Amino acid sequence: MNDFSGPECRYQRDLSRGSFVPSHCHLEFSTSFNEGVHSGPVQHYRDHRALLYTTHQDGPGCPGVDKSLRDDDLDCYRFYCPVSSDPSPSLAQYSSVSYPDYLLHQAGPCHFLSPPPGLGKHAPHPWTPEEAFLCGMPSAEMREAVASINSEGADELYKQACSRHKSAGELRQCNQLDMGQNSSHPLTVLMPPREKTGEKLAVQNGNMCQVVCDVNGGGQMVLLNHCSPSQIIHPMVLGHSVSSAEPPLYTADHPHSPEHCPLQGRGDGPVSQVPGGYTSPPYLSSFTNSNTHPSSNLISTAPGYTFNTMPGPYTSQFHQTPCAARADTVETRHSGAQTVRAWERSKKPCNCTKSQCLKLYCDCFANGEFCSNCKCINCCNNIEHESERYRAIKTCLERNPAAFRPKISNRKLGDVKNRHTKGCNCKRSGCLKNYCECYEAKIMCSSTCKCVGCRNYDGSPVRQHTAWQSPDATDIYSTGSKCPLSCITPDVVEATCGCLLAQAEEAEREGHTRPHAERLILEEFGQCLTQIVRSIFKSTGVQW
DNA sequence: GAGTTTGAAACT
DNA sequence: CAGTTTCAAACTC
Repeated sequence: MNDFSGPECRYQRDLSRGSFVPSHCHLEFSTSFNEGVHSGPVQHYRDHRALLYTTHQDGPGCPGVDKSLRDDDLDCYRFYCPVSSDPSPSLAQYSSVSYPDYLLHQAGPCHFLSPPPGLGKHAPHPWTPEEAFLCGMPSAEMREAVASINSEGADELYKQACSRHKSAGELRQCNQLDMGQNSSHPLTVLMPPREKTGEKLAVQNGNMCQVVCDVNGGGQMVLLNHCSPSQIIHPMVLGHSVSSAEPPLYTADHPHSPEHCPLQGRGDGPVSQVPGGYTSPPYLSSFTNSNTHPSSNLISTAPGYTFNTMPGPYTSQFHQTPCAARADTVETRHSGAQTVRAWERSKKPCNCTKSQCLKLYCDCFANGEFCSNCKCINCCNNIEHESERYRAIKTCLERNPAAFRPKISNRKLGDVKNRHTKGCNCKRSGCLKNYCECYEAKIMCSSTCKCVGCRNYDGSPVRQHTAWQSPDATDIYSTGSKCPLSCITPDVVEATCGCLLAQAEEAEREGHTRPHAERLILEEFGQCLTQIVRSIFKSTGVQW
């Protein structure tokens, strides 16, 4: 495994798991949120919810990602850090839950601030059930989430933290977070003085304990349950409130000011942009009710505490990668109104007439967006039809739990480039028109595809004229026929392997020498290849 | 802008 | 799971 160091910890890249794992003790996994946090998005590393959060300046490929940590296996998750100035305690909660659960079990004023990368069909990684983040969960959900934490190690951690801080005379019990009227275990947060930023603290909830990081010294907290297999994250805001309607957007003038944290979500303008360019689908806002302010797209999750429900800069599932969306996001740093305009400009309006924009036919719906400036008829993909929308989402997920996952990803083991997760099924377009989802996504067809007459493959003489032609493509298939790769399906590979194994077993049974056995296996492999190639020519009408 | 083509989604 | 229908986007004229 490859090691690399984080701000406060060391991580190991576990290639076998395609993820980063902490190589130190549990206490070391969470990074502090220093002042610099405000200038970049929070990065959440896949498979390690709550394990690693860090922020980065712009890096290659994906803005906001540090060069040293940039990796295709990473997901750029986006946090809003609601900041307020009211000294009364306010609370925002994020939780890691499954997306279907997240969609289906919302009952209160919730706002989905960190879109699953999968919501955009072309997000770099597929959505996995554990990676949604909730913000503004009602107390009941917070309670439930916290109640799910059970850790012996956390208790010890709590004791250690208490001992350390008490001995230093630093600990102060700053707040008792409201865990709901029925909560028998109010969540007590123990935190050091503000100036001691980045401290890991302990939170005791009844008999349970979680690690807490002071996000930026301004009272923003992240609650981490480091011991549970299902890490739970609860960024919280303490000692602040929303007092100004002015959107606290990140600006070049105040790149490091907490008041301009790009992660925060308050004010009257959409604050969805981050350098990473991820959108903030308004799924949860569709489940909001009493605390929602449709006119301003805000959701109040606690007194004096609001979130913005406005979808972020549109990241088309088929027209724009999150990173490519940056031009828009840069443009949107100035005001909420401008943000709306920039986003609406980039958002592609739908024209649905019969689906009420509640089926996956509708790109807005499929992208997790409300319809906005669309030309659709009888649209129900809006806040006014939240119940219908809720049912539609539920139906979609029941039919296909992966319905809202990205169609394009490179998450498959060994994949370097993106690929269509399901593959296309084109028959007449040659996969060279936008009818083809692969072509539209500017990726080549792969073995996953079931297309007929495909010309969208690396080396296709036709595809070489496309603007997104990869520079390393070579014309190795001069027939212009179906992509050979698309014929080598997993079944074909399996069958081939089976033949080779059978040949090896037969050679062993017959007592052949090793060189001879290898030769037999190679001959068998040659026959398999011959059949495959013959099949390719046959399927494309080329004479053998 | 109307009509056609296309392939994914939805349905049976 | 396969075949059919529905749907909306892409495309053509």
